Amino acid sequence: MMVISGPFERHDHASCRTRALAQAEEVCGDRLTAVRRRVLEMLLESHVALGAYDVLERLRSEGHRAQPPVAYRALDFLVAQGLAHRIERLNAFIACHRPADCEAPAFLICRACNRVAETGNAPKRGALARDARALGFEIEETVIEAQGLCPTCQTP
Amino acid sequence: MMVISGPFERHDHASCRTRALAQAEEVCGDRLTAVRRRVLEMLLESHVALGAYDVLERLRSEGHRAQPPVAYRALDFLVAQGLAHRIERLNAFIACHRPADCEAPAFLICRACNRVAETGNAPKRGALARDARALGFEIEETVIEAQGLCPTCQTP
DNA sequence: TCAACCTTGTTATACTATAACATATCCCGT
DNA sequence: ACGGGATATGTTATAGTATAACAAGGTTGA
Ligand SMILES: [Zn+2]
Ligand SMILES: [Zn+2]
Ligand SMILES: [Zn+2]
Ligand SMILES: [Zn+2]
Repeated sequence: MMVISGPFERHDHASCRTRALAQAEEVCGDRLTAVRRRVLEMLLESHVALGAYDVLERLRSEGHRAQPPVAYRALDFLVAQGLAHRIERLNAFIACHRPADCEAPAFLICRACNRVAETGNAPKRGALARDARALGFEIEETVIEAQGLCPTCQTP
Repeated sequence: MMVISGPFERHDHASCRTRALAQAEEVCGDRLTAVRRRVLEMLLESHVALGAYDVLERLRSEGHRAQPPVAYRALDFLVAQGLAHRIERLNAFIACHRPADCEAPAFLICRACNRVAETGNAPKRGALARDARALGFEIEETVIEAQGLCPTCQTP
């Protein structure tokens, strides 16, 4: 599978955003309520991961008197629908910019600018899957998160 | 690389433990102080990941009047020496049972019994490394954590 | 009508992690 | 012996992340 989202390349981020939002509406219909939609829009504003409390703060700055569970619920919903991903290493969340094509995502996290690229991977064929099979371990989900420096941040 | 630690297979865990401890002493010398050694021993007691506060509680139950930084410092030291690994998904730590052979670990986490197997992987050749190279992203470290069911827990 | 389900509001609390400062020890060069 | 740097530990306080539990409204369909 190829790279499916390109924060580290020049791209038309506005269409990047509107496409993802359109796909979200298609997937969720009614269930994309106001708060959920607003949180998704926040995540889509950039390719930087947001913590739950970042989201909460933004909601509050918009006049919503929200408590932590509001942010977590919205994020949990988006993750469950495949519209967002949790980045374990950052305790934070990014929007999925290609929910329709996203099956087994892996992430490239720039430790300097905090942008996160989503790439696809083929876990069924890798060394990990082979080892798991040899042990009789049944993999249900794999977290793959690489940290490093994006092209921009390599040249200070 | 092959599977380097076998919690999901029948194995002689006592020697599993003493070997890791011997390697730790060799790597650290003096720097494996009493607390650090004790924490490593705790992690080596089983293949289940322990949270920092689990470690803290055990220290306290042994008469050590420890505060959270004591546990975190010991764990951070062990991780820095390659004697333990942090499991991001669990916010917890496991001992490395083969520190001498451990370069780019990946983990198999059983969601039922919480045991964690460490396996090696070859990130230089995988699809992720290829995508990163295509983007000019320089990977420094990769977290690979698979969740699922170990052989024992698949048959309830 | 009412029951089941989903969504949101709200309070309180649990869990995870680190900052900051104090104290002690050891090793080393003078 | 002295002083200074590096390392390790002790201690207090606080920051950051996440969820339990209960209340209340809305929709849907039997
Ligand atoms: Zn974009
Ligand atoms: Zn960057
Ligand atoms: Zn063992
Ligand atoms: Zn198991």
